[in-house]
Amino acid sequence: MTPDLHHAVEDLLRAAGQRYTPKRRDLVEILRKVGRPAATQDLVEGRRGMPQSSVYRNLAVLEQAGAVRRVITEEGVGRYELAEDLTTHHHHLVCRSCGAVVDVTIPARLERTVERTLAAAAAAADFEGAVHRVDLIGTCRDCRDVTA
Amino acid sequence: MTPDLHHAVEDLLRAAGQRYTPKRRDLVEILRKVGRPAATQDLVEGRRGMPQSSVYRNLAVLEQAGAVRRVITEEGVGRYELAEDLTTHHHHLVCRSCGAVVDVTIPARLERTVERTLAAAAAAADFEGAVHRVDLIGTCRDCRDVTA
DNA sequence: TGGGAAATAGGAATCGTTCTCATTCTCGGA
DNA sequence: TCCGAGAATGAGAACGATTCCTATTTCCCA
Repeated sequence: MTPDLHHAVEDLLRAAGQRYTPKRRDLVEILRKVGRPAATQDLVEGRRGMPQSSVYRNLAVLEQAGAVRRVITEEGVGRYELAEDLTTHHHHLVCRSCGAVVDVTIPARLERTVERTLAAAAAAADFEGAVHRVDLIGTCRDCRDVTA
Repeated sequence: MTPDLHHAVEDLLRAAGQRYTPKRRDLVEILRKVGRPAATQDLVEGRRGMPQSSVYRNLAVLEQAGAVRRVITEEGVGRYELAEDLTTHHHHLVCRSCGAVVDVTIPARLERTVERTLAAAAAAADFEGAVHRVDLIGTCRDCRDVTA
């Protein structure tokens, strides 16, 4: 499915002097199916059963090629998602209890305003190539129910 | 200095059924002096030379009491800063290379707009008690110079 | 002043991630 | 088609930040 995605990733990898191997294709496919940041552990334990060394190594390659992005959450575990170039610019809702992540988008108009303001702030602090990260930390329904 | 800060922290701890011990005071004082998110390691190695078990334990207590906040960065290490209730609402500029963090604030007007929009998004996804996190990831001058 | 709960210090244990290396695969050239 | 060099893989060791365990010390207050 979505051959465009895989073509795009292949191009990215090739540009980085890397091959688009079956393992890498598997990872990309899983991330596409999941549709939101997936924990590294989930990828290791996925039905495909990929060795963790391969998961970590290939995610690093894909990240360097700009195909995936590492998402930082409150939990101690790493999560990865497809790069925004391959999907759409978005933000995250992170559950502070279970670490679950949901993608959200905000109005383009506000997005632009934020973008412009933050770019100015970055320039003032002499930071280069800054991208913004807007996340929401809260408690998801499931975790709320458990506590209650 | 700033007895108000320590009083506030003491109140927070007491409300949480905890004591404001010298160690905890030291940590708060260091965080105040640093003025930006400090890596756990820095606190361990600080001139006071606090055992790491004490650093971690007390930071956890302080965090639970709402006196400090854990900041997530791209690096694998934890950073802590005084809670916003004790300082002011702000955001971070994070260097993707060295992990350095600089505090920044954005115009109150934009802040409110972002706050309102994100609150709506959180409600739509059924997330409760959401706070936003707006960070900028870039490369600081020092790291840029090294690469160049 | 004494008893008991909380805090501390040191180190062991844990866990996600990175590294190492021997083996396997892949691709381009002969 | 076959070969050889470089790339990728897989298994496990190594690493580092954090958490956990436990004996000892400190603090509160009766």
